[in-house]
Amino acid sequence: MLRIGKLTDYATVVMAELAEHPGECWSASQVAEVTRLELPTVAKVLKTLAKSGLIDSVRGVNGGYRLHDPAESVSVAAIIRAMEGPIALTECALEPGRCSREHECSLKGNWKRIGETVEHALESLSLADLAAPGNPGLHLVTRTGPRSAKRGN
Amino acid sequence: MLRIGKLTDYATVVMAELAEHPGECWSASQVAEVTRLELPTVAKVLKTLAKSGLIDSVRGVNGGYRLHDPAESVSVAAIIRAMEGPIALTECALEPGRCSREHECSLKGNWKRIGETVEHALESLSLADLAAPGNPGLHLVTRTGPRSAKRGN
DNA sequence: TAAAATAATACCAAATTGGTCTTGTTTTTC
DNA sequence: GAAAAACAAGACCAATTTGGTATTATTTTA
Repeated sequence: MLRIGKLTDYATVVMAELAEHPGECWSASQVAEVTRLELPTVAKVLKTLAKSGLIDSVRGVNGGYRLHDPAESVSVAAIIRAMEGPIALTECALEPGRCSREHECSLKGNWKRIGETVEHALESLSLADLAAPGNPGLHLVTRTGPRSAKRGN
Repeated sequence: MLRIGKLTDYATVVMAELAEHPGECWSASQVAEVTRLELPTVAKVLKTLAKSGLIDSVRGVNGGYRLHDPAESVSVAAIIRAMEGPIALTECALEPGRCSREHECSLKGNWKRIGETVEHALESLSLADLAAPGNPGLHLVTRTGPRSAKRGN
């Protein structure tokens, strides 16, 4: 079924939640409560997202996390990449030397191209599309979206 | 990394091998030898592919497997579906009731749409594209391709 | 300076997946 | 017509990956 990890799924939920409150700082506890996910799980997801730069982490008493970019500018592909690394469907498509039968495989570069096709499709979907419930049409990712930072708390 | 199962990867290798000999009947042993894959693994893959109708199985002494449709008519998506079931990235996109937090999830139908986007991308790639080593341009899947059945052996 | 709140790290358990073996069926030859 | 050989089909077992949890370290404010 071509699955992604559950943590990646959770990541989109968390990101969508943060996207609904642009600029505001939300602690892991708050996010866990509103998303009905377990706190440690949310913390792990937030950590990974922060490490990749998709969200900013603020330590201290009133710290938490907030989106680094507006929801319209972050693609679904970026979220998946943050959680699972480079988008590829097979090992051989990631980097040479991973597959033992690399030289005797007839469809070497083709899987790489397939992965790129999928990635391109995911690149065209934005976080704003996910966050908006039941929106009829999907927007394209815009790299020029307004930085709607209210600088919360 | 958005991975597919190894068996699915092997399935494409096996299908590509069969595609190079249209109409011919190849036993599991023969396929295993030429693909350098383990015989039981190949047998398992062939069984699954046959059950889905992508290949035909012929029992008996000189039996084996052969492609049911010409390579140009079978899409990568079809192979993935045969090995992994319906193409979806999350459980909730498969069918209602799978996810416990379905009613409280804000991005219910969106994952379904994402899966469809990916599937559409995979649908446009044919087995002939995989089989052809290093071909520069990818062909689209044609449902009207010539049934190049030589009826082998 | 101390306490409280939060992020980061490391560890453990469970589920899925990949691989192997055994059994059953068909066909051909004697 | 019977027996043997070849092949497909199904069931079982082990390993890797993934998800979840607990603990530790750091920062900030009172």
